[in-house]
Amino acid sequence: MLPVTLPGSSDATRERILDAAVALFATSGYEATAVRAIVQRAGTNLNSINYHFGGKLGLYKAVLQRELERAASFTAQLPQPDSKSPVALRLEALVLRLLTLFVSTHSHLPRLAALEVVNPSGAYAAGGLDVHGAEQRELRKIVREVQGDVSDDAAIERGVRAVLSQCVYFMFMSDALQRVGSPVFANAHAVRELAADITEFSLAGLRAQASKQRKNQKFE
Amino acid sequence: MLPVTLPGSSDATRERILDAAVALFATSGYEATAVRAIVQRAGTNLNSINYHFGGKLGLYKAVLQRELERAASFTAQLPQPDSKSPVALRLEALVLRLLTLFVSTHSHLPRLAALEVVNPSGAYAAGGLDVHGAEQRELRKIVREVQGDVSDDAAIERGVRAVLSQCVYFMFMSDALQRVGSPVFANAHAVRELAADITEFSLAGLRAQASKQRKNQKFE
DNA sequence: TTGCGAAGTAAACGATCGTTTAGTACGCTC
DNA sequence: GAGCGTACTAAACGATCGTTTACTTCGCAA
Repeated sequence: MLPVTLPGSSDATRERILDAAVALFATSGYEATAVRAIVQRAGTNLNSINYHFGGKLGLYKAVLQRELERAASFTAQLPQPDSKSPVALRLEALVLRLLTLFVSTHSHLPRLAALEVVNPSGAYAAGGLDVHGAEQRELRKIVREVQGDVSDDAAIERGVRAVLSQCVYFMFMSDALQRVGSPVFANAHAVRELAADITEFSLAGLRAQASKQRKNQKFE
Repeated sequence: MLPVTLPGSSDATRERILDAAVALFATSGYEATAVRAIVQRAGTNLNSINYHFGGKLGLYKAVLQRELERAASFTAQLPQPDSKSPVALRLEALVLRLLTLFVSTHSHLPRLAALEVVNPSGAYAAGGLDVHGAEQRELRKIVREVQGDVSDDAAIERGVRAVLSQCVYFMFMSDALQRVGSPVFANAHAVRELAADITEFSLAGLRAQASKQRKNQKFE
């Protein structure tokens, strides 16, 4: 990704533009957001976006970059059990980390990511459905550990998908759920309870997948 | 929803427009699709959309309506075990039905629905995250049955969410997965295998949720 | 044969889009 | 204090959008 900051620029108005832009991009998406709406909200001139970011796309990339960095520094300070802890505990911590990434009330990243996955703008290279790489790798490790001896690549893939799908669900749906009045995650406690529930459900599911696999191998 | 068909109109060109429109709407979404692109693909005049559908929005509603009807008539002919069958079998049939709705290769409905959920156009009243009502109700019934005596509204909600999230995952992600080269569901067999796997996973998960609930009730 | 309404065509309209160009205000160095 | 580059402003440009208006074509009933 090319540098998104032009050599000399006033940090204050730059931040005002970014703050206005992230809210609007997260609400309506990249295409549907007008630069005139951004500068009006930011209280700056129409040309300020081109001046500070080189254009609308440059602003969008800067927004994504800032939001990614903020989310990373936020999840970094979440509890991370050491690798000798029981799997159940490590899975729960990971699920909580994923949920925090996907459902956070104070970050625009989940909305931006959902819009980007469903309707890629090209600002992300491939298609940007990367869950933060580290989390994905750790999930694979945990799944393999739970599945034990019958774990092969296909089995891991199935397990990862089952756990992951329960988490990303909220990335896509949390706004829609809120729209129809369904209970939303107001506080951190509700998110922790949800993480515990998904962990419970998934651990049992993963073990069932493994025992089914074990049974199938007997017949071969 | 208001009637989307104007009194007199040529069915042939109407269908040509609908065919062109559904493909473009499903690719780029409502806003990003230009009526000029639609009529070019349909081989009709620029004004034909306004003439036959009263405008772009009228065309979009007609597209949604036709796609919903097609999907309904397609899933209607899927196997539906009677209500005395074992839960496992009924759950698997339901999951297969949901997956067919969400991942179908030959329908544009999943894409349209995903775009509509993430970025509602207003063509759907509330927000349109309705899974086809009948499926949702049957899922609740099955979940209650598996959870048994400890089932209350909150528990049912958790169970429904866990199962449903694994299915809608593909509604949002199947295009993105295909984009990065991940295995897609080429044939009906692969979808059936996936349904079996989700069922296996979920049954164990639901039972684990219930037994946890049972344990908690003891301590109260 | 005339009249009429439906189907289809061509051109233009007004609005909005992102971007460009030209110009101003100001702080700094030489 | 002259020169210069940075931050900001105002106005206009060209393109594209959905829609509207005016017109032609054609089948069919009176």
